[in-house]
Amino acid sequence: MLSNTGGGFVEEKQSSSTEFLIKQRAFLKMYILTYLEDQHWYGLQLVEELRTQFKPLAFQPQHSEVYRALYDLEDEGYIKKGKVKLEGSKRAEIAIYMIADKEKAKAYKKLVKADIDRCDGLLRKALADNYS
Amino acid sequence: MLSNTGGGFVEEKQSSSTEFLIKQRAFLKMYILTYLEDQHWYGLQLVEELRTQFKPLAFQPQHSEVYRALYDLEDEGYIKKGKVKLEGSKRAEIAIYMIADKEKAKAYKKLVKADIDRCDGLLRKALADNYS
DNA sequence: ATATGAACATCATGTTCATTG
DNA sequence: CAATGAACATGATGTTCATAT
Repeated sequence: MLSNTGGGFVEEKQSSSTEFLIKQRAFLKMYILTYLEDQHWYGLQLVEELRTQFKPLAFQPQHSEVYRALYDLEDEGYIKKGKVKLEGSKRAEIAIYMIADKEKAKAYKKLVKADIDRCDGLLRKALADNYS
Repeated sequence: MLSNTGGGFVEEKQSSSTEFLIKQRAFLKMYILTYLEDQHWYGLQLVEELRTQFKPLAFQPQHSEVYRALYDLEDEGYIKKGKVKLEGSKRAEIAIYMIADKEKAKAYKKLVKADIDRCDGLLRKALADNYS
């Protein structure tokens, strides 16, 4: 279910129109899709990059949540998984991900953007209303 | 516990530094404190006003969550409760709230502002990173 | 140790129920 | 019905455990 009649919501499971801010899951899915646009990535690599990116903003996503975002994206047909042997690694193979449906990915990101804009509106209204 | 060593977090119960966006509870507490600066309010009145304010942004807080925010603020000593008879109401009395400790309230709002600024940073970074 | 994945635990909330005028 | 409050239910996410290099 990609579309939604109400506001700028993205995720599937929520009540009519009570949502506050965007969910971490949707936020991570958006970032993962962007990363995969340029190259292949594997799970922990994404975890590390995201943590590095958000460290200055005191947000350190957990590995489990990043993996869940990946499974979601795969289940929903946005990305696909490949197996790859890493040179010089004792590990036989790791899971690398790539975009499966470029248009679909773009559409999802568009929905997320709408929700982020909405959230930004909430925060800016809060700043104006409470700290003027 | 008002202070926090880590980032710009506000609420008490969370792990070291993994928080994503600000919690609805803290957000509502900030708004309630601002409303109470000017006049007395009672519970449902706050619910209705908040819903009106946020309707354009597709956020409709539940009455239970607003009440929980009020109980929190009272428990933590920011506000106090009075009982008042409403003219023309069949109901004997309702609970009205007012600021209990002006300085403390100001300090709390300052913490919330820091967290909102941090969240705003996350959203703006996301817009820059994913929709450039 | 790295990498993936699942299982379990908990918090933040939403939904529903109860009570009193 | 308005108002408050509590109870219950669920969802989103964090923490821990398991397995295989």
